[in-house]
Amino acid sequence: MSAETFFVTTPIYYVNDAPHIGHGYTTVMGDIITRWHRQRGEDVWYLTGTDEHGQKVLRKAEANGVSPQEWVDKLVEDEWKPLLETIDVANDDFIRTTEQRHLDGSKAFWQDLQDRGAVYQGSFSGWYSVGSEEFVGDDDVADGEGDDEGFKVSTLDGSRVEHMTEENYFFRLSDYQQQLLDFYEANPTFIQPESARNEVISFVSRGLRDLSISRSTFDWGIGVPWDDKHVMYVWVEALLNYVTAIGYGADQERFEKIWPADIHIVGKDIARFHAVIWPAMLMAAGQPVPHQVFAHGWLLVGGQKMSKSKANGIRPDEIVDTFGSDAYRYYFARALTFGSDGSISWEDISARYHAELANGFGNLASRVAAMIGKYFDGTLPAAGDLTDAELTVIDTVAEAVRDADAAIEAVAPQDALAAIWRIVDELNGYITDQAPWKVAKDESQGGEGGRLATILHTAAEGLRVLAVLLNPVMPKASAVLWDSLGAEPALGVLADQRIDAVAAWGQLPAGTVVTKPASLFPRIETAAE
RNA sequence: GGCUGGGUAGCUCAGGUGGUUAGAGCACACGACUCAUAAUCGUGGUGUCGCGGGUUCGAGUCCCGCCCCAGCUACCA
Repeated sequence: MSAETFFVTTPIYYVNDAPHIGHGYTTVMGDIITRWHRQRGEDVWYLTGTDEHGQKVLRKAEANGVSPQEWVDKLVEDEWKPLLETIDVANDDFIRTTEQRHLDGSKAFWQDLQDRGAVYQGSFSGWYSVGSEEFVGDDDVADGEGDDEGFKVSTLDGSRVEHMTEENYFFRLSDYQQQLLDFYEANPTFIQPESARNEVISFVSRGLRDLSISRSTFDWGIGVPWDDKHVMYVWVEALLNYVTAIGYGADQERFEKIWPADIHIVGKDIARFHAVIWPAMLMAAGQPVPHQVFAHGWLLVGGQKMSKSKANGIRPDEIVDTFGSDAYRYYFARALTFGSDGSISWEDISARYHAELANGFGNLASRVAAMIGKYFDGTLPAAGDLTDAELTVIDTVAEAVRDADAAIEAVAPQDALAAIWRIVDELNGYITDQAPWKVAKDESQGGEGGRLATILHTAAEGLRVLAVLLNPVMPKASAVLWDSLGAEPALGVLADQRIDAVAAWGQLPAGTVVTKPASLFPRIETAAE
C-alpha cells in the first residue's frame, strides 16, 4: 500500500473568463482544509489549476485574433495565477491542461482505457448548431418562432440547429451503473452533502448511457493517441488533471503515494461529472476511486445566484482590497454552511468584519498585549495558582479544539470557526470579569506569580491557541499575533504548531517578549456601499 | 411533469429518532466598566415555526393536500 497523503483538489477552472468570487470561494475552502490537515501533521498535497482546451476557448481566441495558446497563456498569467496571491492560497501545485505532463498523462490514461476495452468507436448524434459550431443538449433545443418557424433552435443563443451524426469514440459508462450504485451504497460519504448524493444516486439509478468522449470538428484539445483526427472531449480530459498532475503514466511511485484523492472540492453544478463519470473512468482504468467528492452550494447575492450576466457579482480583489485576504477567507468559511447555498453581501462582510474580527478577535489581542506591556513592560510573567476562572478557560479551550477538529473532519469549516470563536468570547469575558486593571492597583497582587500575572498569562495562552487554530483560516493575522506573543523563539514556527497539541496549557514560557501589534483588523471607517 | 433540498425573530441561520415558557449571532434599547481597535461585559422584548387539514396526552419536529423558492432530470463547460 502507498504512504498516506491527504490529497485535496479544486476543480481546474475554465479559463474562458476572468475569475470571480465563486472561484475564490472554492479555492479558499480547499486551502483552509489543507492547512488544517497540515497542522495535524499529515502529509498533504493541494492541487488547483486551469482547464484550457475546448471549443469555447478556441473561439474566444479566434475572436481576439490570437492563437488559443497565446490566449490561455495570457489569461492564466494575468488573471488566474494572481487570484491565488490575492486570496493567499498555498497550493502545492498548479496544473494547466496545456502542459506536457497533462498531454502525456491523458494519452496514457486513454491508452489504458483502450487496452482494457472500455472505449469503442461509434456515432454520436444530436442537435448541432452550425452558427455556434457545437452540439446543443436536447433540453436546450426548442421549436423556432417567427423567422425560424419550422426549424429547431438553440435556446442558448437562438441559433438554428440541425440533427447531425458524428463518428467518435465512446466510453462504456453504461457498464458501470451497478458498480457505481454499489459503491455509493458502501461509501455513504463519497458524495457530500446529502442533497448532492441524492441527486447523483437518482441520476445513476435512472440508467446510464455510454458517453461520447472525443470530438473531430475542431482541434484545440489533446489528440486521441491512436487516432489524431480526434481530440478528447474536454470534460473527460479535464477530469484527468487530478491524476496527470501527480505522475500518472510517468512516475508510478509518486502517483501511488498521492492517489487516490481524499477530497475533490467542486461546485454542485459539476458534482455529477465528479461523482459518476470520474469514478467510472477510474474503475475502467483499474485505478482506485477518490474518497470523497464534496459539492458546495451557490453564492447568492440578493437572493439570486451570483453571475456576471445578472451584474450582481462582487470581485474577489474588491473585497480583499477593502478588508484583506484574511477577512475574505474568514467570511466565506464562517458565514456560509459549506455544502449549502448561502447569501452573501457587502454589508454582511462589513458587519462581520467589524463585529467578529475587529471588535472580537483583533481587540482581544490588542488589549492583552497592551496590558502585558503596561504592567509587565512587555515581558510575559509566570502564572501563579490557578483559580476556577482559569480552569474554565482551559476547559473551554480544550473542548473548542476538539469540536473544531471534528468539524474540519466533517468538512464543516463554519462549525470549526464557531467552536474557535467560543475561545474568543470566553477570553473577552474572562478578562472583563477578572478586571486586571483593577487588580493592578493592588500592590500585593502584582509581580511574578501574582494574581495579575496569572490573569495575563492565561489570556496570552488563550491567544497562543487562537493563533494556531486560526492560522489555516487567517494566516496573515495569525502570523502577526504569533509574532506579537513572542512565541516563535520558544515554540517554533507557527505553521508547525500541531492542532492535537495546542490545547496543552502553559506552553508560552515566562520571559517571552510580548509586543503590541498594529491592529490585526483595523476598523474600516470608509466602508462604502 | 418526476425527483431532491428549502420556506423558523428586522437580517443571516441552528433546531438527530415528536415532550417543559422555540434558540444563536447581528441589529436595537438600557446598565456596568475603562485594559483595549468609541472596543469589552451584563440585561431585555419581539416570532400565525409557508398555508390548510389530520394522527397524538403532546408536533417546528410524523401523515395528507396545497402555495412559494432553488437545484437535478447527461454530452455548454
